[in-house]
This record gives sequence, structure tokens and C-alpha cells, in this order.
Amino acid sequence: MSQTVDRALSILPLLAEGPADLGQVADRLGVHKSTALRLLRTLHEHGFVYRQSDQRYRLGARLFALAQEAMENLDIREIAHPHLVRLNEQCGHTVHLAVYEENEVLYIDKVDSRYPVRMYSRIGKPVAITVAAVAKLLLADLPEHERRALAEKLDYPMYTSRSTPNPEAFLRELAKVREQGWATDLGGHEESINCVAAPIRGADGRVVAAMSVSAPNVVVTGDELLTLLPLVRRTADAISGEYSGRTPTKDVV
Amino acid sequence: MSQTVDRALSILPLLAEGPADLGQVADRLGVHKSTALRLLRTLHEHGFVYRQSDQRYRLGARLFALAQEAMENLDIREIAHPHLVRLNEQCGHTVHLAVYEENEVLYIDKVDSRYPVRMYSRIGKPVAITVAAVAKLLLADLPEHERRALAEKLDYPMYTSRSTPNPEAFLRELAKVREQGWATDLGGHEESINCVAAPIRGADGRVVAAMSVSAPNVVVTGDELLTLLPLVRRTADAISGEYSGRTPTKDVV
DNA sequence: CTGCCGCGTTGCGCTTTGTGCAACGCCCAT
DNA sequence: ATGGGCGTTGCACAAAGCGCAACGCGGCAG
Repeated sequence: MSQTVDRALSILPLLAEGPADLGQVADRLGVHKSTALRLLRTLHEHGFVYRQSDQRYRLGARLFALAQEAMENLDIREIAHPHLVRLNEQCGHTVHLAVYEENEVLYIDKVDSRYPVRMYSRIGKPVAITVAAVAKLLLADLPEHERRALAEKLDYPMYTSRSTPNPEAFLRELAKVREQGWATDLGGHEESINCVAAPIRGADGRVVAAMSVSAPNVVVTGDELLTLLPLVRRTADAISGEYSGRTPTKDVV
Repeated sequence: MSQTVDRALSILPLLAEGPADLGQVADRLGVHKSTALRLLRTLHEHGFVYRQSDQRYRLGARLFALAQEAMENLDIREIAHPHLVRLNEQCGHTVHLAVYEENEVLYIDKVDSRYPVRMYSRIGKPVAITVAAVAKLLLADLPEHERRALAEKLDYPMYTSRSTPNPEAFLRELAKVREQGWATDLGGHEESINCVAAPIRGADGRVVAAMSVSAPNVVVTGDELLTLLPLVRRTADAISGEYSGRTPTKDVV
């Protein structure tokens, strides 16, 4: 809607691919060099862009800072974290927390079996939305038409022979998940990894996040993992309770 | 320089503090609501901003994607990674890679003793610049006046009794580090953690990154850790060699 | 040593673009 | 019912961002 801002923002993904000099930026934006210069300068002032010694531009540190900060201010994440840790202590496996946002599913927290590590490494990268157990839960809760529309336009990469192959199968799976209130991924993403997941709901009953426990086949079989389901669901419900018990309006300071 | 972009970018840090509604954004920007709306819309189209169910805006997933992508495209990181892994295999301790950028030091890679994990959790957060061994190396290489100016304006938090207390001590430490070509942090950040670090240099001899090995006191004493210094330096030199051997211009595709 | 080329940079006149205003519609709370 | 708060829209005005052309600088080649 705003041309200038639009152009400026378009620079960022472009630089994400790698450093570029003024001319390259101007060309790829389809604007005059002087225009690109002004935009880059503005981005620079805000620290979104950095000028390395060879004069080329690359993305700046401010971007990381923002991503980091945004992450830490997610309410659900904050509330859920201690629960995830406790679940991890109880079962020993990797625990994930994920949210849905505009056609993507993001991991926003992780507790690994060894010790707590936020798996930022996954953030931003498209999660395997067609197979991940948490993704199924999040998508299963979308309104009918939105769910259908999304299913149609997704890609269905066959990570393994058990990956969801097409929109029809996916929608069927989502219906099932919606019905039963939990989800699994049995080797659909990586042959030897199984997951069980449960939804976290807000006060209105809508699914606001999903959590899962993952373990490799060699440690526990899919069936054994399923015995953890009650525990996972209980944890998810505890988080749901705490989340929806919150005061709905929370001031921004 | 560009008012519109300037305003739009100012929205992002503001939202990083927490979700905000249109009125709040407009107020804090000092612009009319309709203006704020247009800016937010543009940000939204680019996925930098997300509208949650209560209509309030928060930072969007695209931000994470960008931070992630930028990270992965850092040349040094790519080149260094296998070396870090090998060093980790040899000594078993945690290995870090860090760069300096506009008054901050960022970790850009990590190999933990257990298994490889990118410590993105640290990214964006200010590294303990006054005590970290890698920070000393990176700052020691700055031009005299810049180094001095930076040292003056830094804070000197006393993480432990061995933390660098003030600018004078810091500049002395940097001079020493500059001289000897390596650095340590002996319990300056956390009482029981020691690090040894070595610089990675570009073709022109400037320090482009620094790497370190960290281990808790209980595993190896500071003195024992120092015996690893030759290995660390050799690794750093190997990375330097490979890095500066590169073709200087690298096309952006 | 000198002249050329490529690059980033600057100042400027034109007009597109972003701006603030005021009015509207919606929802919630009274 | 009714009022207030909020997001949203259309519009007229002028500010702002735009591309152009010219400049300065450094590196490379003749």
C-alpha cells in the first residue's frame, strides 16, 4: 500500500540471499540507484542493514535482536515453558511447542532430552506442515473453508513413504485429528522419528498452540510413545487452563 | 532519510515490546491513525507484522525467516563450521564462533560437546562484550580511536569478581590480547567457566571473526584449558586460510 | 603518469505519493 | 436504545520521494 515502504522492505529478503552492492539492489528493485541509496540509508539508520568493509550491504544485527525479542514476548511460550520442562523431566524426550501463523507453522520452543535449548534453528524455516503432528492440530482447528483452501495450495513432499501424499489424504487426516483431539506423526517426516501431539486452547476453545513429544524409533516404538499420550494431553490442558485464566487485556508498557 | 520508511521501521521495535493496537501505534509514532494503518498494512503484506485474533498487531514470522536466512548465508560461518565440528570432536568442549558488528558481538555458530546445536538463543542478545574471550579479540582489532571510543561508552557489569571492571582495565586487556594474538576469559562471565579464543583473519589480516573453546572448571582447570590453545589457534588459522583463499567477488544469484 | 571506467554520492525540479482530516460503520458496554 | 471507542474509507493538499544528470573518487590499463 505504501510504495516507499514496500520497496524498502523488499530489499530485506533480497539481502537475505547474500550481500549485494548498491547497483544490484537498485536493479533488482527496478529503481534508480539514488532511490535505492536512500532506502538503504534509512534501513541502515535503523540497523536493519549493515555495510561490510567491501561496501556491500547485508542484513544487520537489529533483525536478530527483533526476532529474538518478539519470540520472548509470546505469552503462550512464556506460560508453557515450565510445563514443557516438567514434561521433559518426566518422559525424557524432546518436547516442542508450535503456533500457526498465516499459512505457516512455527516452532516457538523446544526442550531437548539432554538439556533445555530453544530450537531457534528451526524458526522461520517452514516446518513440515503436511506431516508434523503439531501442524495437524493447528490446521485442523481452522475454519472449514480456510482449511480446505490451505490444503489445496500446499506442497506435499514425500519425506518418507509415510508422508501425507495429497490434499485429500491431508484433509481426511485433519478431520480425524479434529475429532480425536490429538495427533501423531509416525515416521512421516523422518523414517525413524515418531511424535504425539496435543492442542493448547484459549478461553474460547480455539487452538492457540500445539505441543508434541518426539522420540526416535530405537528408543521407543510408536506404540510405546502412545502410552505417553495421556501425559501430553494433561500437560497441554494445564497450559490451556493457565493461558485462558489470564486477564484478557494486558497492557503494553 | 526517508520519512515513510523511517516511520514504518520504527513500528517494529515498538511491536517487539509486545502486541499493540492501531491507536497505540499511531500515538507512539506521533502520526494519524490512518497513516499508521497504511504503514501497518504494508508491513503486514510483507509478513513482518501479524494481526492476532484480538486485532492487535505483533511481529510476524517473516522476521524470523529473514534472521534465519541471513545467518545461514554468512560466508565465514559456512566455511568455519566443519572446522568447529572437528575441533569439537578433538577436544570435546563447546566451540563458539562470533563476529563483531556495530558495537556488538554476536555468536553466529556453536558446536556443543553433546551434539551440534546452533546457539541462536544467544543471537541478538548482547554478548558479554567486556569479558568474553571472542569479544576481546574482535575489539582488539578495531582501529585505536574506535576501540577507545567504544570502551568508554560500554557498561562494565560485574558478572563475577573477575569481570573487567572499567574502560582502563578493558583497554589494557585489549592491548595485551592484540599483542599476543589470542584471548581468554577465566571466570569473568560465569564463575566456573573458562574460555580460550583465537582470531580468524581475512586476506588483509583484519580479524573477521573469533572462535573459542569453553569448558567448566569442574572438567578442566584454566591451565589445562590453555594446553588446548595451540589446537584452537591451528583451527582458527585453517579457517583464516580457507576464508582468505576465496574469490573476492561472489555473485548474488 | 595519465586518462578512463565503474561505482557511490549529491542537488534539483517534477509529480507522484503519502498525509491528515472528517465522516462512516461496527461492536461492545452502559 | 445510545453513546463511545475502535478500525476503516475517500479525499484534497502539499510534502515527499522520485529519476535525472552531473560530480568525485579509486582502481586499472595504456
